Amino acid sequence: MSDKNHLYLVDGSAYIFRAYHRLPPLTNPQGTPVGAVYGYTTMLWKLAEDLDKAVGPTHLAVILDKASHSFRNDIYDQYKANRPPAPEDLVPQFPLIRDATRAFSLPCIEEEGLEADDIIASYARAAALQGWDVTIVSSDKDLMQLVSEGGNGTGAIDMLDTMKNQRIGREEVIEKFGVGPELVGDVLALMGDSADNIPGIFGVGPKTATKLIQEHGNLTAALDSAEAMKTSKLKERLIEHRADAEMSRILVTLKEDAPLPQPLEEFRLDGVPKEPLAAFLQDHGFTSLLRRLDAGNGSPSRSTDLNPAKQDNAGADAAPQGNRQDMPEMPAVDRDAYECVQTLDRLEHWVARALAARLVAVDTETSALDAISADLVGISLALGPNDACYIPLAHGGTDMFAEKPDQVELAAAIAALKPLLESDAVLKIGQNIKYDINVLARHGIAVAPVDDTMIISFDLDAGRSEDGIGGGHGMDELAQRHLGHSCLSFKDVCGTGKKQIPFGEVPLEKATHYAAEDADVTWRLHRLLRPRLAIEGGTRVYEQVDRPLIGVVAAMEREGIKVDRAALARLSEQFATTTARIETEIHEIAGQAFTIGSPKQLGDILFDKLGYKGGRKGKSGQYSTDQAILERLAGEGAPIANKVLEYRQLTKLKSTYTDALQDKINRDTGRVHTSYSLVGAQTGRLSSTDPNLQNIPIRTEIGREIRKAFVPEAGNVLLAADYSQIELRLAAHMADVDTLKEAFAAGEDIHSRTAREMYGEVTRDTRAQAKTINFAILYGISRWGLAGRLGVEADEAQAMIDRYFERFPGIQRYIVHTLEQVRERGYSETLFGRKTWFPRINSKNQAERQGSERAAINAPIQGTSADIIKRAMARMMPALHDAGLAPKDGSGVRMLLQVHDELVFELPEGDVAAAAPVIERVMAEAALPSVILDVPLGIEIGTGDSWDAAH
DNA sequence: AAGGTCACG
DNA sequence: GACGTACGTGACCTTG
Repeated sequence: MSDKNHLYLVDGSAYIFRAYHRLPPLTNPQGTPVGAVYGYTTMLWKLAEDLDKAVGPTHLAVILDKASHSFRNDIYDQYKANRPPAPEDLVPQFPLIRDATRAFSLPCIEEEGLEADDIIASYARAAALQGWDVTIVSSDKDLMQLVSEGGNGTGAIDMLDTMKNQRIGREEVIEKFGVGPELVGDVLALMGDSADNIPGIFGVGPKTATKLIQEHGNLTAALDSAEAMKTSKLKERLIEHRADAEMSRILVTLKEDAPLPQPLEEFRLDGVPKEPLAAFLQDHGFTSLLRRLDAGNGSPSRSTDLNPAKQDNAGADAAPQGNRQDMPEMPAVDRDAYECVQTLDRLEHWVARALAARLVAVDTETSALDAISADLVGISLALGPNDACYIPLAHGGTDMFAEKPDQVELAAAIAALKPLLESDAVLKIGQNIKYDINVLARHGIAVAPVDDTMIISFDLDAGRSEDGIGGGHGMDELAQRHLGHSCLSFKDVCGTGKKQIPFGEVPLEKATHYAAEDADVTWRLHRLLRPRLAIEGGTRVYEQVDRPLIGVVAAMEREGIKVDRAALARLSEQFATTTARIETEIHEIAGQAFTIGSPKQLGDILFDKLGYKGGRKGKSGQYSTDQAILERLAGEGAPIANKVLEYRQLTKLKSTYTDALQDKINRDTGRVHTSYSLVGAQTGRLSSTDPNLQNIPIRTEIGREIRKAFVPEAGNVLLAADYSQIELRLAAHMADVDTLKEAFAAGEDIHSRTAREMYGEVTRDTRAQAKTINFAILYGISRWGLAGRLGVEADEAQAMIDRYFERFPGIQRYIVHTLEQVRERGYSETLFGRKTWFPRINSKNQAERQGSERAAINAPIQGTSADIIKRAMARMMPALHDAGLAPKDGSGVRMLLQVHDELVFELPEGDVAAAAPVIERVMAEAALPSVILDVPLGIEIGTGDSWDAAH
């Protein structure tokens, strides 16, 4: 058993061509031909099965051709020029090759301008130089040049022809070419290659080529020898076509020093998780493979035995045989294996074991859902599968005289756990650990460092879901998807509705089953998901963007923001009076009382009773009465329309803001604490709930009254810092539009500049139109959509779109390129590597497909903007601290809110002058050094005695 | 629980 | 020939 690394490089493109011709024309349930894909899938399966054998891979990557131009075309324009187009029923299988590779959770490498052979050569050399053995899974004769026996610290390189199940080493190469690998290129240069349209010497085939190279030792010597030959056809041809041979020599030379798009280390094989493989097999009707996967022991590698599903004897027959014992087995969840920790002694024992393990899954149980006000009821820990415990701390209800179960005293438990949860040397894993961080922070514990399975899942699989359902990142879903396990649900334990009991009243045995299972499952999910980050290229966004944010956002939630209750109450009062009056007026006009808030009733009144025109809409058959319709009616002189609009605005403001916000003021802190979701938006944006502080009114005068109620504490001010036009700036950079980049560099008003480019002059009207079009571009444009917004005909809107693309051609290129990439790979990517998946991008349903296309155009821009502000947030408090503005006691500058492109701070009035430049710098430089933008990031900062005044 | 509406970036 | 037309969210109301 060797511990030597062994890299497998799979030549995916070559394989599929051969599989296509060898296999019957199967189709999947959707009717797509999948014969070649099936062949490819079985090959990967076989490779994965070899995982544990001495010759099996420790690292593996699939290399694909990017069907286009390579440097060889620059040398020889006829290179591969005689290739017939791929067969019609093979074409749709190309993208499926990527899907199949991803289904196996394997890395997939392709690079513009490089052929698969060159990438393979570069990786093979790099790995061999590090002493790794390399196997190239291909039978391409060009690649035989790479075969080497290694030695002297260099690894060996061989090839594997999986179709013939044959290994190709030096001997096999000599058998085929008559010369060693180092001379294969010379032979190929003479014989040429009709498939790649490499000329070689006309009339010289393998036999002659081999003979010439054997005799003369290399190509140049062979060509030089021609002069001395006796007259023959061969002599003539060698002399006449010498240049062809020399060019061919260059064409067959593999580029071995190409930059490696992904480091070798990231190719480490950590086993094949059951999902997404099972879903893929299911989709394509590969039922026999699916059965083998479900059978567990027929799974493609030992590590699939990690899935406890349906394995009653998994522990028995899945004994480790391979060379990677660091991979623990994962038996089925056994709730009876959990311990209920009821003495300090046992607790200390668990803490000691966790310190030694350096990795512990943590979960807290509380009396309510809101982390800021909920009380701690218990804590569970997991150190491995079924190796978990629950530490009850406040069970037995609130009745002081009732008999309570034995529990470790809260303060003693906190004291025992604190060194563990704060230890730099122990990674704490949680599912949404921000929640636990906040709960424990109230007990004086600063949990760090952490990993979060929910966020890891998000960074891997955002947007990915079969049919739009089950794409979430909640623990029950993840357990189901990745472990095939159904967790005890909260409902099972606490009941529902009126009969629901607080967790603290759940009997200990049941509570232990539930709570420890959560920690156990979290530990298992981490074991499965964390390695995928490296394999699938998610490390960057996780480590550089999302993970650093967890503690930062937790702190913002704890900080909260002060809201002036009296001001809100006054507004509520005022809105109530006004709406009552308007309600009466509307009823008068309608000639009857009705529920204005009911779109159904309102529609009937407007369009049936009062006879205004306006069509039905939607499947519900109901009249639409939204703002746009009402504004149209108002324009046509319907007095009721404006009143309904005003009624709607005021009831909205009252119910959603002035009433609701008062209830959200925390009775202990006197402030409002929102909860941010780090996985809320598919694009990578945060979302805010309970209350949502990202949609506080600002656009209307009356709405801004609500913003005035967000205030600083005495002696402080609020500071709001906005990125100005960040999405348009990013579009200019990403689509490489010189005109727009110049405009931003010069600090121009971007909508005016757009108007000037498009219409030649800037007026209020043209600027407004240009602004609409600029946004339309960011959102994925359609002529009808734009027409609707601008109130023009679709033709005219199309003309404007054409004009826009003409003036900013980079934009069209960006759109086309983005869509191509998403169709091919299934996901879009931000500048920081955040993926968003679009499973419906190739849907046959037009509306569905076009919807995905629009979202896919927007996602890289919106997502990059989200990445940037997240990086700014992660760096903000350290930078302020370094500037002496944020002492550890929390007395200086505090970051309170994030609203997508805006950060809100509260700070002592006297700190503004010093803090503003620091905040501005951190925000402006947030992309650096990872990404260097062609446009400056503009920041606008304001301060005041309310959130409104800070704008 | 779903649909309609509307608040924000 | 119909489809259904701008991206991303969350909260509230009414209705079934």
